[in-house]
Amino acid sequence: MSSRSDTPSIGRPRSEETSRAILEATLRLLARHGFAGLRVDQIAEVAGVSKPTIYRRWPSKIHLAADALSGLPDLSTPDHGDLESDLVELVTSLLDLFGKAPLADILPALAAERAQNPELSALIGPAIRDKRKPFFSVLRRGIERGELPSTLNLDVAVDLLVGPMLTRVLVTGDVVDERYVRTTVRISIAGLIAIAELS
Amino acid sequence: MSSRSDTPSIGRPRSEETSRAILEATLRLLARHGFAGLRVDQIAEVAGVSKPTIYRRWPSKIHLAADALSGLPDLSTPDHGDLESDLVELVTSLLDLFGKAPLADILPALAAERAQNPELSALIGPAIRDKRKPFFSVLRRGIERGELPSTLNLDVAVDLLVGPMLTRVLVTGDVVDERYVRTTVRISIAGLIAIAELS
Amino acid sequence: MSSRSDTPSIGRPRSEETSRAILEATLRLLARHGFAGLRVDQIAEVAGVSKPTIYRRWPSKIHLAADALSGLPDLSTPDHGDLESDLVELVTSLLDLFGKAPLADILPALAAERAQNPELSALIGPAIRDKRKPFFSVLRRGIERGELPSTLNLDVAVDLLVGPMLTRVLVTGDVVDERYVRTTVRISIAGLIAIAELS
Amino acid sequence: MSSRSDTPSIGRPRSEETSRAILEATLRLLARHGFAGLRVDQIAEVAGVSKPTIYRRWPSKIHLAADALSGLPDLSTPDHGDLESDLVELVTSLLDLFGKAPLADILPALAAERAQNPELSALIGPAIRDKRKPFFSVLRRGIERGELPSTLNLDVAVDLLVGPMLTRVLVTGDVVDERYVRTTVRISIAGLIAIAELS
DNA sequence: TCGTAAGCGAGACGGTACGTCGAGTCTTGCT
DNA sequence: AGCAAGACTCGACGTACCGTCTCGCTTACGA
Repeated sequence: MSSRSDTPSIGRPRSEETSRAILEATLRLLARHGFAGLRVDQIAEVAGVSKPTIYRRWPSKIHLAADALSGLPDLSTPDHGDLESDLVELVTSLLDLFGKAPLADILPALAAERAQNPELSALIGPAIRDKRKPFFSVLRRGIERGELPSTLNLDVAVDLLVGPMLTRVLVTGDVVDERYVRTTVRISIAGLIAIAELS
Repeated sequence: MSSRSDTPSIGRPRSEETSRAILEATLRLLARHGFAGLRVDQIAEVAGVSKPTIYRRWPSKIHLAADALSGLPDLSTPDHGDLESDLVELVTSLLDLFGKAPLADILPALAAERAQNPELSALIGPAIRDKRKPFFSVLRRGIERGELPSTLNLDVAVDLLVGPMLTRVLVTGDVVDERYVRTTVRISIAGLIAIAELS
Repeated sequence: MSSRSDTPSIGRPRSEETSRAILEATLRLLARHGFAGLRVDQIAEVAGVSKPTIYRRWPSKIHLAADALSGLPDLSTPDHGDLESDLVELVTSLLDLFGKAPLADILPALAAERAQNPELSALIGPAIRDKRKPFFSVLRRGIERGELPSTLNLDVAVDLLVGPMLTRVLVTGDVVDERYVRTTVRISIAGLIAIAELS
Repeated sequence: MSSRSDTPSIGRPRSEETSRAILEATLRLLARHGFAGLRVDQIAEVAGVSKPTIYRRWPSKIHLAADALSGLPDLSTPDHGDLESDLVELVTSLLDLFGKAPLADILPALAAERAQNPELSALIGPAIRDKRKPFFSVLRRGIERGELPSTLNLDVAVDLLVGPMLTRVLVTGDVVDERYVRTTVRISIAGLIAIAELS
């Protein structure tokens, strides 16, 4: 998280409840209007809070949005005993998170902002990495089971698994259904295995 | 392109020169300041044009930016006689276009906007598809040469090739160098081949 | 009248019909929307004429409006054989012209403009003086009949007769009815007579 | 005055200082450039205030100007012990206020606006009536001293006194000097007395 | 138990940009 | 040349949203 200043111990302490209400309102409005349509006044109103209260905790709208996103539940790590199934489920969960529904546009908005604002970039990084963690677990388990080569570069593997879906969501705008996810996952796995055998 | 209304032959015609100046100025400022830092007044000034003239042609800043991007040169189709080299070059070109430098944040900004504005979405679609065209040519040539299976789904293939790079640019913010591009391209090709053999 | 330049004899001559249509449209729109709400585009549309055609004949909106007003019919000179009746009728006619109805705000608008624009001032002067002419006739007849002293300053007399009505119309916004007009006219006449006797 | 809404005691109160600065700047610029040349941006700059702050208090430029005028100092009530002198001084003061100098065009501009905007009309009314108050005092004193008949209609009397001067200022554009004022005042008084004797 | 340092709601404020409007000029093709 | 149509410049308008500041009040800790 990223509260502006660590609550000093003198004076009236900041209400934890308030912070939660703000983040929740942010998330809801983010979902409804997208980042570009996100209004701080509205967040304040929905959260039943005043603007200064918001700015006492987060230095800017972007930071707030980023923090709200960080709070999103991490993906749960599936375990069907089968690599492909696990990965398909993970990609689908990710899709559900910000790909399918109205959250779709937060990610690009944040990406846009990051290009100009390295400070924010650093802030968001960890949250995004967290979302990728379950992929690592699943992939490692795949390696242990011998379904994947041990020389695997995990980072590249995740990019490969997630990339096609993201391309559709963020760029082409094409629909992503289960069949598509399964296909791309299968090809990625096959590619990773094939390459490892060569080198 | 997307001029607000198709110029009828009556009255003083819209100066084509003016449109070009506006688009060029937009592109230049987009490159320098990014989409978030793009100012219509400034475009007007740089283009030597008045604000109303801009708004007579494009309904909003986003539409203008989208149109300016559409005007970006299409990727040239490389032909080294080698599938992998061709694809690596294509992906790298794409990266150079909006992935690397200051144009980086236009794409996400547009992506963000599209989610809310289907009209704009329709506008952008073709331009994006055009950028993908050279991939299709190269892939088809690969099939002809027998480097790729003929059952290949071209759309999926392009997603697979481009997706990892995009993921880094738009989401994780990690650096994309030539080695990375080559690796992901190689894996994708291998995967596409491997899968075809199975089914 | 004030055509911008006297029609040159070479080339196609200006249509007299056109000028009339413009002035008529101006007058109509002036009546409906007042001077502040007068739009040149609208005049052009109503007159079935293009904007440049208007500006070829009048150098500005104000000049056009002034010209349109000049075209208003002069007050007819009443002759009831009775000074008071004649003056009451004249003041009432003036009131009807621009005091009562929607033309009410042209006069002040012109007045406002005159303060800044002496050229226009000169233009309007004569038209206004023309409207006052019948007063002079009636007053002179009154002098001849011995109803008024011969030493009378006519200009001051007209101001005195017209002023109270104008004050209500332009400044206080109070209603002006026949009774009010008759009262002020009667007092003015009495004052003019009384003063003449003193000096 | 006419602040957009009566300031409630909740939240940060509107700075009275700010309002004063805006009105003062308005008045100054009004005097320098006239109403037609009045620019809101400039008012903001001169007042050291932002445009939204202005529009938070007054719904439009006209309302602001009207309010600024309302703030003009009321005429002081002279007392030379002589009716005519008092009235001449009052009319001259009025002339100085908006008749002589650059404020001349505000009054007509407001008059023009009032015709279309009854809300504004209501706003201005009181201010104008206030300016007339000293006339009432002086006239009443004249009645007490027996210089004027007690049956006098004060409203009509003021119109009579002020009307001629206004006619010149707003309509004919003729010069108004002391001699003119004295003459019209004298005639008006004489008329008022003469009429009273008759009835 | 009370003072004091903060939290807080409400909303004013400066700043910066937006998109729009209207006046008056310019350009094209036709008459 | 005149003219219709409409593009164009210029300059201003009124609005939106951000992030900060200022009130008056409330809350909790610590002397």
